[in-house]
Amino acid sequence: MTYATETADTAAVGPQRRSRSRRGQGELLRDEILAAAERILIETNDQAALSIRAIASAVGVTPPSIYLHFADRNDLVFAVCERHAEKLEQVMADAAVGVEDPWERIRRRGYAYLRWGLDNPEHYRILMTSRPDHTPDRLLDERLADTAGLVPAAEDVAAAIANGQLVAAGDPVETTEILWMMIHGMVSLLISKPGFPFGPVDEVYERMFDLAFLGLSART
Amino acid sequence: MTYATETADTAAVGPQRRSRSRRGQGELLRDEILAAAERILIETNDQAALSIRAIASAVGVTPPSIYLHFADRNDLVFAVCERHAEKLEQVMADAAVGVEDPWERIRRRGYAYLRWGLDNPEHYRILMTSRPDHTPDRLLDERLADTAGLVPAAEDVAAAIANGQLVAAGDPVETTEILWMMIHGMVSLLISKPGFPFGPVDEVYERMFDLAFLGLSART
DNA sequence: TGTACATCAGTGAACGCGCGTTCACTGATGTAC
DNA sequence: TGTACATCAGTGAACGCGCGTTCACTGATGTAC
Repeated sequence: MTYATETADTAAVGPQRRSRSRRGQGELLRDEILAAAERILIETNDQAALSIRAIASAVGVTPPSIYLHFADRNDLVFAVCERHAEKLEQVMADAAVGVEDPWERIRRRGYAYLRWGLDNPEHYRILMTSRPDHTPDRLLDERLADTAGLVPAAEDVAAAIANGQLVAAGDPVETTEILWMMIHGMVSLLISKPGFPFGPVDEVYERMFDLAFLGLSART
Repeated sequence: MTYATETADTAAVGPQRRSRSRRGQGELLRDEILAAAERILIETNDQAALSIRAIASAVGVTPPSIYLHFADRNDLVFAVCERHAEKLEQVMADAAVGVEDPWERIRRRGYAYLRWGLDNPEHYRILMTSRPDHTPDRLLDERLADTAGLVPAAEDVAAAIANGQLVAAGDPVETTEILWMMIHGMVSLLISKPGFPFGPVDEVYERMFDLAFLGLSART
């Protein structure tokens, strides 16, 4: 394995042993575990690096301690996912604050989504492109719609149809899903093919959104 | 590990021992190895199942035999990728045969791409959404453009601009990349979120392509 | 036509690895009396 | 106020696993003489 020594180093270099929590404070470790997992994910950009042992070592604790707070490795990874999902929802919500124009709100949320994905590629990968049987049920379906910001986006699409901006758009939910697919495609390819000579991110995003706007607003 | 017993079974149930090739026919094993890898990938839909041992067992040979034909596991996995890439190129090329209208050619190639991705989800995942450091260099950049059919697509975009179909399109290459992102986004989400209530595939594809056509052809 | 021999297509056994997980335990700390 | 004790937050050692890879080898087969 190419990364064998690297992994060993990471494990060996972890902080010194963590001091035991006071009685009644056992839950503190749970947060430290999640924070360490988050850190490892950001550093390595590789969810395979999220091993029980690596996390325990990063926290300064022995592997069995993890099982005091998580049923198994899957449970832990899913808890990390949950955090990611919340963060993505947050940056999107923030991006639309104070913006009145519905299409502009969609555009800004989409851009926040894009940026978050590019800044957190492995998080994005786990949330959106991991194998479905490796994804917790609670992150699928309705929850996924929230994570991707589809509900407010669909509301804004409906508003933009109502105010005459998007005369060519059909069902708001379907339209929203297509917009999601477009942006997701952009994020996903940029993450997975960083060497490919795509144009500058912002320009491509503008072009794509302009195209969508034209396509949704053109009178036939 | 959840799949431990399953993997063990797969390994144990492999065909009986393969008879040794005649002298001078050593290269036959190489093809059998690739074919077995292909089969395992289709059956399991999980590239993690592509272990040296599992493949050797499926072929009816011992693990060290693999090293007669591949330098290491990566080399083998990349050879499998190469095959995938060729197949995808082929189905796209076939889809445009005999079609004159340039936009229709794009639409059909895109649809073939979509179908191939949905029919070969793990292949698609390996080709398009695996970590860049797990992707062989020879599958990046120009080769990737071929795999995704971008060159003929860009030619057809140019032709469609020339004949007045796409008056709003800018640079054909940039336009093609955006179309790629859109379709990729659709394939990728459908693969990774099979439980999400997207609309019927064909309808969504039509809507997306109609939207793109309107956006690229609308006179502003 | 017969035989020695080099070559080729593999085999068999083992290596060390990191992994998830289990199980019996320990020792500090708060609490009841 | 002092002490026995239950509880809590962990530890330490070990399990069996499948993995990629290496290395010395074997035995059939074609070829040169």
